[in-house]
Amino acid sequence: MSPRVGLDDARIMQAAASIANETGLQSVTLATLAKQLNVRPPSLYNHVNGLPEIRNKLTLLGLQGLQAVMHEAVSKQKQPESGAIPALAIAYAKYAIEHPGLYEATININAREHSEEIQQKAAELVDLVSNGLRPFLPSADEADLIHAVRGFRSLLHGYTSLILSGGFNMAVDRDESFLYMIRAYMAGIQRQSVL
Amino acid sequence: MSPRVGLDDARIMQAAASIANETGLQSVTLATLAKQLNVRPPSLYNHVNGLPEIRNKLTLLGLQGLQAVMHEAVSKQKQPESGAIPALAIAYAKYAIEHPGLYEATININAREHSEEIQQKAAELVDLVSNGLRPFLPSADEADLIHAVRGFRSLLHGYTSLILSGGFNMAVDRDESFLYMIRAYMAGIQRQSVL
DNA sequence: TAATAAAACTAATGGTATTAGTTTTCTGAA
DNA sequence: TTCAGAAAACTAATACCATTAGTTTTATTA
Repeated sequence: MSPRVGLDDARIMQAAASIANETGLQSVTLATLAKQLNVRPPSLYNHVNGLPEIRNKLTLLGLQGLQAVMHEAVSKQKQPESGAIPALAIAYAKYAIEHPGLYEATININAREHSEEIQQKAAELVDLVSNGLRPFLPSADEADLIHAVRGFRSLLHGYTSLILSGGFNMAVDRDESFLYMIRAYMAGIQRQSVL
Repeated sequence: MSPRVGLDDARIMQAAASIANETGLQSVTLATLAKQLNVRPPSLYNHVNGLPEIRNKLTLLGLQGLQAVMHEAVSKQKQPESGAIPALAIAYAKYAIEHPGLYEATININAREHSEEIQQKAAELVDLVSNGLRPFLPSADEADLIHAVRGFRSLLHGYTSLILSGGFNMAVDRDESFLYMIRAYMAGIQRQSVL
């Protein structure tokens, strides 16, 4: 009655990510997970500490994925100073929309107790944006750079989050709106830093 | 055994809103609601159709509240064309941060079946922003105006959502960041519409 | 005042997560 | 090669959730 399916942490998290992306983060439960892995729910406790731990690990997976595609995006840029920001923005939105469950996990850091690893990855993401923005705002002080990073992040998260919630349904191309807002924001911060 | 507490739809939704704002939308359950109202969970079904209906009503309450403060914000403006947008932005963020549970309900429109009323309120919100933005972009065509509205909404939702998720913790004033990003975005869209 | 409708209740069902305790299976050391 | 212990599955049980069915109490109103 226990043919030892060969479960392990990695396979569990892979299944969790797949469920999250396909049917939503809220439907990652021990029940759905166990069913997909052909196992009874309590068996999962041999490999994982419970649902909260699974959620935390999904957060980390999402941050890692996001960081990876954004890192790749800046690496591939030929002219580092000009195109880094749009490349970062496109990579961010693409990843979020293609991995809605992991992206949602990325945001829903329940305020309390992120692990060290999660803090670390989140900081790397901020640095990536910060470094991309800096050459654009040569005369900006540290506070203004932080303002600019926060605004950029707000724009990226707001756009993707609204798309994922089913927003922006009017008959106007969403991708064009995205490029429009990124261009506008960049033009705006550049102008502000000159003033 | 049933002293008839005097429950009704309005009192239930008031309790639901209070729980949502104080301990999070996810902790609005029939159990917490019944406990707060000194009633057993099944009694709630005499007034309300179940948890999904309560969630829908919270969405509507949130949209109504948001629309009300934004409407008030534009009404109070002396110079209609200049300051409407910052006033709308500030009203939006203030409401969202002061009513986190209702605001969350506002966004989490689970894609499927919003009621007519919800659709209506959501459209009124878009109009409010659209009308605020139009005098700013006199030479913009309809598509560009929609792009601009979407960007503005992305910025507002992204900022508030990240704040409510516990983000933006560095030692730089969040309100200043908010004003910075609004100013930058407005300067940017104005410049784009001229080009 | 008696009948009816409304609002509360209890009890039961089926779904969750989690814990405890048990059985099976694999592995590594004698 | 065997067998003892660890690991991984299991069953059973607890506690909590939403919801439904059926019952009792309360209020209204004819």
